[in-house]
Amino acid sequence: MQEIRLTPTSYIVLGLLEFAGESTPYALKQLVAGSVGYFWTLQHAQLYTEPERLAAAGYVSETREEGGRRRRLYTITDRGRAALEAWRSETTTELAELREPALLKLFFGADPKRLAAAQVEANRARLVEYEAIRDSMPDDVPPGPRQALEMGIRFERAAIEFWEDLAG
Amino acid sequence: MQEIRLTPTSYIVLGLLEFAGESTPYALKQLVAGSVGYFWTLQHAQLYTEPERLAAAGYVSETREEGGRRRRLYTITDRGRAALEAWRSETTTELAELREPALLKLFFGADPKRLAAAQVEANRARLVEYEAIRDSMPDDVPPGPRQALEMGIRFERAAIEFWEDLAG
DNA sequence: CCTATCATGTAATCCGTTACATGATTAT
DNA sequence: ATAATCATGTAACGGATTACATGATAGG
Repeated sequence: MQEIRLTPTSYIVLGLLEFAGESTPYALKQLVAGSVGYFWTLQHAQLYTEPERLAAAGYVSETREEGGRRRRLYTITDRGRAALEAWRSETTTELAELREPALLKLFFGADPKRLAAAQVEANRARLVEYEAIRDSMPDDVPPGPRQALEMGIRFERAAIEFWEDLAG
Repeated sequence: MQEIRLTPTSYIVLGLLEFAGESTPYALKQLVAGSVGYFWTLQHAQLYTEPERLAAAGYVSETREEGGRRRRLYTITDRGRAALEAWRSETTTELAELREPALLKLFFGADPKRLAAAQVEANRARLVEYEAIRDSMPDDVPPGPRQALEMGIRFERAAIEFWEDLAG
């Protein structure tokens, strides 16, 4: 059994497997795209390699479909559940980094008006998306994703205001 | 002359060299720590390796101190200036990712109250820092950093509100 | 003088990105 | 049938992180 370091990517995979049960990498990709991907994007390749890493260390188990495409199926193990729970119950004081390309350009002297115009538009579109998701969210969605979405909405509002003010 | 891909890290180094003139990696580290590092952190090792990469591709030039510690000194070249300017004048519609560890935990079911308590505190402390920086900023600081700081302040306010609401 | 801490780097590792490839489905 | 898109992976590369190491400077 190999030792690996668990990264945010690891916890995303573990969390999704816990939520959705046995899944293929492609199913995970779909899940990510409609949820956590809005604030933490992953390359699709990572959803193939990360479960493999996790399997090598016993956090998930891998089986293959009999016949057909013999796709890989992953399930979270007790060890995986324990690791996820430990991570979840540890509070963190780490702060978000505003790693926004536009903000970096602004910092280094880009023309605020031009930047702002593009950013206002992009952020507004994102806000509309978020509100649509919120308004059509099935009742059985757990509170975590709802709350995260709420944060996304607030962030978008703040960003829109900021860039609007810059646009003058 | 080697071809390299310019990353955000590259532009940070170029931007700082443009602003500060000839600098050692350590000086860059100090600069980052007091400015752009608040929303885009870098490992100190990167401030040694990145200028080297940039030098190999002609974006900066490298000299060594005569005698003493023979430290490396980097200066932005015309090529570097041009690349920086091209990057700066291209608008982007890319959006920030809210890659916040606490938000990820929340998403995957962590206890909101416990998380929120820690986050409120951390974000408040950060806000105080930002306000102190703003209030003691020398007059010769260009608008870019000022505006980026303003975004930081607004983000902190939104984050504090969000986590306070969660804390109930 | 001793010992923290600051300053300055190098090396190894590894995760994440990018590129490449091909098999299955669906639409026209 | 054919083209387009969806689905499913693998491989290579490179930037970022981590760990290691040592030389200078300042404080006690």
